[in-house]
Amino acid sequence: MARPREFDETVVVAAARERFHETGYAATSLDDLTKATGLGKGSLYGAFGDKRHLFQRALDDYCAAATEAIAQALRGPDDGALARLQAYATGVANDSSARDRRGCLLANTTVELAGRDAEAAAVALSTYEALEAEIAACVAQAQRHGDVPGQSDPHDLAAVFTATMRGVEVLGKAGTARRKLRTIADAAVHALTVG
Amino acid sequence: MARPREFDETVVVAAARERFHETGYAATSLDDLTKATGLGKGSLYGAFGDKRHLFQRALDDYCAAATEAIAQALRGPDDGALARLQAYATGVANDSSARDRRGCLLANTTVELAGRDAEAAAVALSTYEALEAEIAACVAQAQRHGDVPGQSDPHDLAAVFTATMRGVEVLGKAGTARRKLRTIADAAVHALTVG
DNA sequence: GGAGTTCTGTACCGATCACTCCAGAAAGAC
DNA sequence: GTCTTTCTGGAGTGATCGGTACAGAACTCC
Repeated sequence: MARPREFDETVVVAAARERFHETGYAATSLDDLTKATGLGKGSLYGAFGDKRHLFQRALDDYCAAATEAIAQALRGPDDGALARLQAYATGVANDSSARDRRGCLLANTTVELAGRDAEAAAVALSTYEALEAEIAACVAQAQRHGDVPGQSDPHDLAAVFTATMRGVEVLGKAGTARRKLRTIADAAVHALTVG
Repeated sequence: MARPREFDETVVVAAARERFHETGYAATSLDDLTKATGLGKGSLYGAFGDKRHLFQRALDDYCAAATEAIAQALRGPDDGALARLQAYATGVANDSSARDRRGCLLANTTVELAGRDAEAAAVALSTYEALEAEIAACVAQAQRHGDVPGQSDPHDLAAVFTATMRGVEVLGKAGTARRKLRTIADAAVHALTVG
C-alpha cells in the first residue's frame, strides 16, 4: 500500500530520551535529535509532530520505566521490606552521584518545565505520587513485620522519604560526594525506624 | 573625565536575577534582559561582559542573600533553636508552593546548569554547604537545650534535613499541594527530635 | 509494469539567538 | 567653549533555532 517505516518508534524514542536526559529540553536542538536518532527531520516530524511531543513521549517512557522499576525493586515479602527500602535509597544515592551528573530525567524536567508546562507538571506530579504510593506500601509491609513502628501513617513516612530522595538527586547534581549522599540515604531509612 | 554611568549596578543585577529566576538561564534572552533592566545592549555588555557573566553575578547575589537570610532566621538563643528550624522548614514549604511556581533560583540553576557548568556547580555546592552548616549549628543548639537527642552528629542530622528541604522544593515545582509540603516539613523537624 | 500511498532526506523558511559596532550623548579637565 | 573619555541605545552581524515544503524513494495492490 505504501512505503513502510524504516525505523522502530520505540528505539527512536529511547534515543531521543537519552539525548534529552543529557542536555534537557531547551538545550537539545532538533539537529541534536536527528543525529541522536539517525532520522531526518521529515521522519521525525511525520512520526511525532514536533519537538515538544517527542519530548513528551520520551518523558512518558521514562516515567513508566521508573515506576515499573521501583515496583520491581520494592515488591516482595514483608520480611525484607525495610532492606528493600534501604537498597532503593542507596541506589538513588549512587545514581545521583554518577560521574555523568545527568541526574534523574524526571527531576530535571520538573525543575526546567513544570513551572511553565502544565502537561509536564501533571506527568511529574502523578509519577511522584505513584513512586510514593509504592514506597508507602513497602513501609506498611515493614510496619507489619515490626521493622517500622506502627503508630505513624505510612503515607506520611513515605512522603518525607520520597522528598529526601528528590533532595539527594538535587544535591548530587550540585556535586555532593557520594559518601555524603549515602549517609543521607541511610539516615532517611533510619528515620523510618524510629517513628 | 568621562560620562558617568546612568544606572546602579546592584539594581541592574537584582532586576536580571528576578528575570532569570522566572525563566531560567537558557530560556531568558538578552532581549528579555534589556527589557527587565532598562539598559541597552551596549551598557549591559560593557558592564558585565556577556550573558553568562551577568547570570553568575545574579546567582552570586542570590546565594549571598539566601545564606544571609538563613543565618538571620536561625541564629538566636539555644532556647528557641528547634522552633526556628520549624519556622524555617515551614517557610520553605510555603515558598515552594507559591502560586508563581518559580521555586528556588539556586535549585533551578543546579538542575539546569550544574551538570555542564563547573562554576555554577561550585557556587551551588558551596552555598548548600553553607546552608547546611547554619542548620547544623542550630541543631547543635537544640541538642544543647535538650530538644534534640545528643547522640547523633548534628552535621548528619543537618544533611538529611537540608536534603529534605531540597526535595520539598522539587515537589513544589511539580505542583504538590501546600498542605502536603507542610506535612513533609513538619516530619523533617520531627525526625530531628527522635534521634 | 503502472497507480497510489506513505516515508525519507534535504533545501529552505522566518524568527530569534548572543553578540558587535558605532555614532552621538554626557560628563570633567582645561 | 573645546578636548577627551566613557557611556548609551539601537542598527546590524552571522549563526542557529523550530518547523515546513517537496521531490524522489520504497513499498503494496492491481
